Amino acid sequence: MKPDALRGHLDALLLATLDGAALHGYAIIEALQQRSGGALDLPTGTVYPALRRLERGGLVASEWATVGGRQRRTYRLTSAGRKALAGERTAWREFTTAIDGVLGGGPWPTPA
Amino acid sequence: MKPDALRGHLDALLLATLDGAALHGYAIIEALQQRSGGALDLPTGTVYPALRRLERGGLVASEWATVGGRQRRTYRLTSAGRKALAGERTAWREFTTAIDGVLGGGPWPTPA
DNA sequence: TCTCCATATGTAGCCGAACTACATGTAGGT
DNA sequence: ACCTACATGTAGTTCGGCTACATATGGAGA
Repeated sequence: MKPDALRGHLDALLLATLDGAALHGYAIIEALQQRSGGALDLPTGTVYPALRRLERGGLVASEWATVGGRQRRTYRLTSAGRKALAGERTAWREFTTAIDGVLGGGPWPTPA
Repeated sequence: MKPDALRGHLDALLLATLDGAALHGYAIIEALQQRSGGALDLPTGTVYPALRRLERGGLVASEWATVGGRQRRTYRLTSAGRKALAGERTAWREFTTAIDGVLGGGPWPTPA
């Protein structure tokens, strides 16, 4: 997977991962690996800043917890985040429809 | 459509547009509008440099032509470009499969 | 014990592709 | 004369994801 492919779609991935369950950053990375069938292996330097950005935007909220002596910052969707996720899903559908329309299934016939 | 969404997928779009027909830049932009159902309206500042980049990479080749007093640089796929297009189509399928796997159809059930 | 790995979070700085804005010129319609 | 469509192109900005690094705990194994 070329690195730039995710540009503009990362927010949707993070929001979707938090849909239905609050997770901490490291667990989000693992969840993305699993749900993508191993295709997505995001570095921490990508995920953690993105989560802070989403928090600044009010789409997620976080709380600290200590589990087994380890510090965890657990993120959950806010109501604004849920709305944003719905928008992201729609945008994703429109985006893939547009690209699929161009990529089609092969060469286009020369118009008669 | 948020601007960054195209990141990393533009090459595939351009190559696919040239698959089966040689076109000049302006016509490529119009073809992308049509085939995407109006969703893609790429500025010339995006398309022309991208075509030059593809030409530098040997994926397309161009020839000048004069049509109705207007200069046109017509691009066509090279054999390397055809191979690259096949790769791009595969990458696109893998990419959408990965993202769809994460976005799913809604909230994920808590594992029992 | 010491080392290594998995777990867990985070920052600084770079890279580069797509965008904005601009510049240039022809043809045709009003 | 003016505007729009056609047609190509460059300069510079933007900014999000990446690389690389820094930090710290717990557990397994040599």
